[in-house]
Amino acid sequence: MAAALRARVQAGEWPPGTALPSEQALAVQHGVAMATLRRALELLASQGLLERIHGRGTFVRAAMTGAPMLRFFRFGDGSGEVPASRIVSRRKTAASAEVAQRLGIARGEPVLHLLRVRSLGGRPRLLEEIHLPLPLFQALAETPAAEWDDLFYPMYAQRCGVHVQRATDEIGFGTLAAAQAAHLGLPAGHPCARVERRAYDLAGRCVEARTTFGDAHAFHYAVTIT
Amino acid sequence: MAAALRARVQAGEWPPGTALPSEQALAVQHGVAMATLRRALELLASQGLLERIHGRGTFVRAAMTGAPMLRFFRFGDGSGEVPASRIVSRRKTAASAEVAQRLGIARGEPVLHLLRVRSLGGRPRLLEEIHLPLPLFQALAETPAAEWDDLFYPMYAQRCGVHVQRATDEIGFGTLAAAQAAHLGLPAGHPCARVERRAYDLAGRCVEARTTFGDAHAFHYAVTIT
DNA sequence: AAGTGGTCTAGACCACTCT
DNA sequence: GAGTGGTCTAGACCACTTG
Repeated sequence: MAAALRARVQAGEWPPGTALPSEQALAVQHGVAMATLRRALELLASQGLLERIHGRGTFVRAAMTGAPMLRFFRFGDGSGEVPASRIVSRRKTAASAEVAQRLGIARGEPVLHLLRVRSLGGRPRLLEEIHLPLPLFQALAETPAAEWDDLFYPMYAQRCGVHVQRATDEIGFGTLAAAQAAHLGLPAGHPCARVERRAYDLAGRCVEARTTFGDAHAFHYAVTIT
Repeated sequence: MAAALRARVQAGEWPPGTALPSEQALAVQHGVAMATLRRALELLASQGLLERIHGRGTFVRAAMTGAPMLRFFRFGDGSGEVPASRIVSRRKTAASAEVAQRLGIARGEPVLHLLRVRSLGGRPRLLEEIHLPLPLFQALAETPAAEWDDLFYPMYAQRCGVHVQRATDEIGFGTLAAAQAAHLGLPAGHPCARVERRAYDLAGRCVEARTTFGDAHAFHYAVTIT
């Protein structure tokens, strides 16, 4: 039952952020009892695909807000400030074997390659290398760097209709190459945390490959395990 | 409803690993409909307190197996090998302010302090500093170091009746002091990952504070976010 | 007041495990 | 075959949000 509903959501029948029909209506449409339909909705909500709000309705979860790269780091002020973004380089290129593998596309497919620095309180804190599959992000390839937003995921949604719904982060440690270190105002060889992210849309397509570098000493992350 | 059941489980009415009465019986005991009781069981199962096995019954989740400190690291062979354990030091002491805070006890309370090295393929890989509140672990304080098991959590359950049910890990990054580095066969000042764990029993008491150090370059961790 | 989701009831029938 | 959990039905009533 949940699978049928999931398919309708992933097919884009109700765009992210909009409400589904009422439980009544959906139950009739699928020819099942309301309780059965409710279980399906609850399951999909627990998986993060939907969001249920008492008294208002059931909604397709809107795109991730995008800022939370900072959840891995602690830079002085925990003010929740949105980091300023400066685009260092932007160019179209062909996907290398590694990038193609991460994005799940063929090698040589066109991608948009970005390098950006994110700053807090005027100090550069994170260096990000981003690869986007070009067919989806044509609109951004034509936008002057000055007009880009600080938060990318809402921008992807607005300008390209790409809704990031889920992401995986792989964390490792290393040291900064000289060129990377220069962007962050750190000495070459400084220890760094490296977060490799793949972001996926509603349909499960990988829509962004991003590698973030930050000072290892500012890294901090908490997990609960059971 | 779930709260009442949770209380019975946490009170230890059914020891970890044992089966609860059938849904039928529990529904009668609590004076609710079976469907209601089922929802409660499902909720507690999703929270990791219970485990439901089709055709067999509903069980209080047994203690964590204990080894998974290695899930944060990648040392050559991903063979799933259980690391050998060598206890470097063991002594009773009074809880410092910091240890007391982590364990949720008063400063100066007696604790068992352990230092151990864990090795894979004969090579020292992890250094662990462990603090245990003494009243609970008296049995271990009297056990010769040679008789300790490689996996602590099953040993806590067997010898002390302490079942670790949940833990939080905080990950940070630093460099090894000379004494620490010596245990791991690394140079002083070598970059390391530091995992600060608090382990809790069924009732939510903190029963172990553990800090693990390992080579930063072997650190690797993956998360999915939604 | 109307419409939404949240909790609950009292059953039926199926799938799995164990002996 | 007896006992367990898994899925489903067809309702009732409550709590929350909005006009």
